[in-house]
Amino acid sequence: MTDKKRGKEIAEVLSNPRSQKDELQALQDTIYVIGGKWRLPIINSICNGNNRFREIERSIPGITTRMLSRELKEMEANQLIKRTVTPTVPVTVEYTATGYCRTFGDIILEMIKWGKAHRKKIIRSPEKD
Amino acid sequence: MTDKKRGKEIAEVLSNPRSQKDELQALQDTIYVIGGKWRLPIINSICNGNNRFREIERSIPGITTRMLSRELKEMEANQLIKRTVTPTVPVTVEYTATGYCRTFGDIILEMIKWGKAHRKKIIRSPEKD
DNA sequence: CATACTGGTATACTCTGTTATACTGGTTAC
DNA sequence: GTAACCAGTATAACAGAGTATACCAGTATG
Repeated sequence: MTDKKRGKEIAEVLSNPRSQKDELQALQDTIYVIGGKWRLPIINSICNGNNRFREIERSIPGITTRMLSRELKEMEANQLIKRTVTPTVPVTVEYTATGYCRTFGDIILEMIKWGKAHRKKIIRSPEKD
Repeated sequence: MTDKKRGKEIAEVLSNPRSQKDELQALQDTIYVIGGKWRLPIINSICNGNNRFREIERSIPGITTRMLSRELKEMEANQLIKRTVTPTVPVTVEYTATGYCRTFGDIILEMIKWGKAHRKKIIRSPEKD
């Protein structure tokens, strides 16, 4: 190993403490769980009181029944939401957020905050160079 | 229009105030900007002091040069980062975060926080049913 | 001479998230 | 009897995010 390389590695260890690797891991874990175009909007919708399938669907313009169905299924498997069927005629299906799901609240809030500021910024200076 | 449908629409307007649509829009805007597997890790890395191409690459295990190159280019176009070339021999290229980029700080922080809690939860109860 | 560093590009491929469209089975309304 | 609601499923196709691998020009190390 060259002195240069050795020096670089030492520098890396010093400037790259363990916490940085842990934080990257945590960040990537989160991205993995809430990744995709629809997860957070769905969670947000359910937390806002939309509990029925078609209700959620209508509350998120652009989503297809297929995507909603798939995401709900996966989120149920991951204990993010609970699916309750009431045997009325016809059957009533309700989706509710679990406590685990609500832990995303702060992230969603921050993202909404960012999105609003971002939109304002775009309006004020559409093409700043 | 049926009374039932009319009633439903009124209920929807009442329970679905304008702010909910705005918030969904803001959320989706944000998802669009920071979407994908690599954006936030790259921003995080640069903000943590990794400014050279290979430095960033090494700090994010698993990323390919192609993805990093593509993302950096797009992020530069979107004024998220600044690319500075110094004509040393060989040339030195430095990427730095713009102030705009740093506005993601809170989101990243929340996501790291969530990821750490999530991992702890997994360790404590790997398969809770 | 071979290897490894710098900052990337080129080519080809996979994979899966996402879309589009149609359909099911039962109920209620017109 | 036809249209619309509910809660979805089925099938096919697409687009682009992401991967794998090799390569370029130049410099330095051994």
